[in-house]
Amino acid sequence: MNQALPAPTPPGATLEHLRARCATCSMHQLCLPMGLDMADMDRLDRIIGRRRKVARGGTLFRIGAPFGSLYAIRLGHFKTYQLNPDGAEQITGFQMAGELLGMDAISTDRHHCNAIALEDSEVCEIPFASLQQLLVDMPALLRHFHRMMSQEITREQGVMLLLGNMQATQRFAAFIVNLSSRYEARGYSPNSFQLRMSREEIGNYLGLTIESISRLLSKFKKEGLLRVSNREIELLNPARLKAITAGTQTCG
Amino acid sequence: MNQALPAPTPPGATLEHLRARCATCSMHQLCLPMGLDMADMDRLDRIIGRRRKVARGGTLFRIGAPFGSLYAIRLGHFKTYQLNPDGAEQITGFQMAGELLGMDAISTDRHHCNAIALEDSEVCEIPFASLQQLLVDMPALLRHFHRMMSQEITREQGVMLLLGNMQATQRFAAFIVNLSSRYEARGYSPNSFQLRMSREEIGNYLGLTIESISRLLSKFKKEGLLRVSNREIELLNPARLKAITAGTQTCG
DNA sequence: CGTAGTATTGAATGCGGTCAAGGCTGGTGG
DNA sequence: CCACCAGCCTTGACCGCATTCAATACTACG
Repeated sequence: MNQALPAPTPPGATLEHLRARCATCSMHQLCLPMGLDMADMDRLDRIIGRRRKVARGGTLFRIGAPFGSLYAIRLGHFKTYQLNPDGAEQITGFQMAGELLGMDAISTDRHHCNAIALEDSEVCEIPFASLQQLLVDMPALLRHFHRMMSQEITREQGVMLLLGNMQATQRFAAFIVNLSSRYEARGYSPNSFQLRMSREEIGNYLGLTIESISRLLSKFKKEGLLRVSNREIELLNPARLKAITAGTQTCG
Repeated sequence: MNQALPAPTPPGATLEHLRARCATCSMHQLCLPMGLDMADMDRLDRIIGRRRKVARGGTLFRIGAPFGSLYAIRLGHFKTYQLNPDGAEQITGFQMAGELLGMDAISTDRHHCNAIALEDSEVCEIPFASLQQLLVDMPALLRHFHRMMSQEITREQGVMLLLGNMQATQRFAAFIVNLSSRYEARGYSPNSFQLRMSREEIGNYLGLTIESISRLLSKFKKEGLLRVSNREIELLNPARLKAITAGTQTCG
């Protein structure tokens, strides 16, 4: 937990901030501080409550819990899900480093979904009251915050398209391609990565059953589109996967 | 188009503003000016570019068009839809008076969906650049704007739940109940209203076919849940409809 | 090595889609 | 007034995709 030999601390920065500052975070070009100068980034750093660790399977927030903060993922992966009145889960998204959690809670001051870590993860807690004050002073931050909320709206519209209009094969291809591009944006290989979620979670998200996902994986494997080993995925023909996503015929 | 006898114009207000101001708009308790005092409402009024009429079937904005303004619906109904790469439509929402259109465009400065009037409608054009300046000065407006964006996120999550988790009967019941509550919030009867959209549009939105919608309407009619005449709908057993929405068994 | 959770595969079923025919409604024009 | 037409809706019969049910295999972990 504690460093044996703390590095010299520049004025105004606590040890905590030294360990994890926006400026030194690899996600700062995707996350909330995008486009801020050093001074503004520093101001943002100072309102961040704490860097919180969430163990695999741990809960970041729960439906109905009072809303106080947004959370920027520093490291790891999360899922968010809603509950049907009858208790069934619907996963509404898988979030990765650089993405913001909790924006759906602003409307009612209560969280509307559960957020669970898919692996050991770390988030930056951003108290919303403090953020609001900062937004007034920092037009660039205001603008980017609005972009991030808007992006979430757009993302969800894409899922609606997927769930409302696409066949199983198309949905699954779109899912893989989406993950691929997000890893690419983060500097990882777009063609080789690990699924952080179970088959069941993928199926739930895509409105399909676990068996369907399993069959689709086998099918794509057989067609030479993917190499699959447990949760390790390799895209052997990304262009073709994109074509399937786009609705081009899946056979041949 | 023009009034024969213009009323006396108070200082700072144009004729246009006189005819349609936030303060006198029946939607101001739901719309962007919610909770503003008269002075602030007036400032908001002054940035509103114009009140624009859109005829039934007319386009408010198109996918790819540059984003300049948000639109508050003053009167009428709209649908928004996305396009599959293969050209298929997916309706992502039906919007009514007091709701805000165009928030998905903030992220990329381009619209991500088409917005079409379902009947002769009127919107208030809110130039986004001007709105941003106002947000800095008016904390209440900033807060409510964030609430409205957040609400849109929450709404879409609800649709994801519907599309990903519910059966046809449940989806359709949820759709009717949702409309009902929105009309109620606007002071209209929750149990008797007109559908502004075709069966085909309902089906598209719910991820079902027009035939399924027709069959579901007949089924609900037969079960004494609805009275239906063309697009006129009467809810005869709202409680039961809500129960179906909640996943309670649909038979018996 | 045993167990629990997770994933794969096969066979049968059923919900909602597809295809097809016909009805209703509202508008237009003879 | 009625005839006609186009768009929208309803209903029926059949079909197919994804689910359900069931059995088995794999993997991680003690």
